[in-house]
Amino acid sequence: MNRKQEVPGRPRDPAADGSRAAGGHGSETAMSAIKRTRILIVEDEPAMVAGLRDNFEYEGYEVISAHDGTAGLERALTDYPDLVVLDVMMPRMSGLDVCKQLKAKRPSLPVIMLTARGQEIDKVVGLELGADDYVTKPFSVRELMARVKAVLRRVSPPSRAPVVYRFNDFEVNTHNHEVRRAGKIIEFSSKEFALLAYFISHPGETLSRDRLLDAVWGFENYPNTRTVDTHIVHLRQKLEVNPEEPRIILTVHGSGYKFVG
Amino acid sequence: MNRKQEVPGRPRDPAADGSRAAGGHGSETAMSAIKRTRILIVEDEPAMVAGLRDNFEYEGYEVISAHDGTAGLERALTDYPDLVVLDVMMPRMSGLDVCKQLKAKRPSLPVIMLTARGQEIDKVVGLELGADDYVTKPFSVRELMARVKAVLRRVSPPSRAPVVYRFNDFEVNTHNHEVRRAGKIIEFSSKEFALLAYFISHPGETLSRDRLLDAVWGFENYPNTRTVDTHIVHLRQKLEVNPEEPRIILTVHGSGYKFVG
DNA sequence: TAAATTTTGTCAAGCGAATGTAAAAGATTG
DNA sequence: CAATCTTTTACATTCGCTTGACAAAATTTA
Repeated sequence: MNRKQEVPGRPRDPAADGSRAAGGHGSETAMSAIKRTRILIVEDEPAMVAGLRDNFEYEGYEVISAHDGTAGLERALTDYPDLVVLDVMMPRMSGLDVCKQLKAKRPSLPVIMLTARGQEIDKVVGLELGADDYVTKPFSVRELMARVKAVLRRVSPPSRAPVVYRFNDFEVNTHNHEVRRAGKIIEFSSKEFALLAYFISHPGETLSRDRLLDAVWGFENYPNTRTVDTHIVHLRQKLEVNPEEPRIILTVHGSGYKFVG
Repeated sequence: MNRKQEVPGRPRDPAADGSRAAGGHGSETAMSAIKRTRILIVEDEPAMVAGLRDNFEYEGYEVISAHDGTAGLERALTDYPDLVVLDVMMPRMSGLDVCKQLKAKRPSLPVIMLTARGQEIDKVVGLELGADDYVTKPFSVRELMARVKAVLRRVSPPSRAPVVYRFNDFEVNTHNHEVRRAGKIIEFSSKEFALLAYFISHPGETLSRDRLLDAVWGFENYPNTRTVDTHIVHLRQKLEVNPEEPRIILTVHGSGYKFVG
């Protein structure tokens, strides 16, 4: 059984295509690449990974990778890629499962699946799995690249979700996971940061503990709702001037918590 | 062949977790749970059914069950559950068939499948079967519970459209439960807000205390009618310019109260 | 009209549930 | 192993809802 694929070599037209080489995908002309578009490749064939990495990096993307499903899911959730290229057939966890779980936790993160011809393609882009596009192996790198760009264009119209949020004298950088108060770094654990990030991206909205658990913790390990409260305490200790009189993360008695910028 | 699964025991945190225990799934603020959310469990293992029943009932759901496919399909169609948990492997009729027929007749009824790992998961959530989610055995009850809640939340979004009522210089947002007077937020407890919302949606109408209790308090906990009066006091303190001379919520002696925009 | 009766306004406990918080226990990482 | 992060547990505290009491107002009755 030959699972080996035609491993893509370097691009054929190294010099030619200047316009694309710049930042990540297009539409970033004014501000010079503050943040490059980050692609996560989840694929168990090292040669395939290497080939894709070459090509994507050549095109100006930042590339991170994982070699099996569980690792891929983890990186997707912790390293904030802008798009995931996901092989269907992989050890440890099927790409289908990864895709589904990913879409449950980060619905907006675009996913492109790599499937073998004859695999059940309709399922892949089906409703629940929610992949944004797919490419059947063996594929040309050009095709994959084109689809990646198309999906990115479609998914994030001109400007994508902000990388740096600001409120009061805080600066929260979802790219490198740094939080600064008046320029000075404040340390957050990963859960704390994830929770904070979710609050920030839903300002003014009252978020129930259940919803926070869904969004930040996911479904597999679903802790006690009081766990949320504990983390709130920690956030407040780091964010609030006076943690006993919160002004940033408010409690809505009987409902949950609310972030107010 | 060991089809036995880890049968879920009672919840670990009997006392602690209050917020989740309440009625069905969340988002019932206005009229407190008149009807509990009903879950149908279709599963042939009695021990599994018992375990799940325990847990779901503990969380405030109503549980009905069926022990094979045909019975499950019948109950699903006749007993109006809000969600179905459906085992794939069952006597008489496969869960896949049940799901398919169910979705044909009640497309909006959410279904979560219980599958063994390695079963054709992609089929399950695929287009034609149309299950809303799945959990692979052996699963933790917490995960199933989390997915149930998530599906219910997803299926019945808490009326996404922000409905804003205005009167005088007030602005009442039933989406995020905010009340503003001239732009400034005024805090309302959940009961107070529910009561206000009911008044607002029945302007000019004289509402008896009994009717208010029915609508706002629901039938389960039916307090003294004087409780209404107390809440009226609170509303007036927050709404009226001069609470002793109400102009927004008027008393109709012998009948009840009346909201005048 | 005055008195009697009913209805409503209002307030201050009391109670149970929700939350704040610290510390123990468990899990993870290096 | 220690060090750190996460989750659970336990207890204190706060909060909102309800109730009962009494005063004030409205209505009815005499």
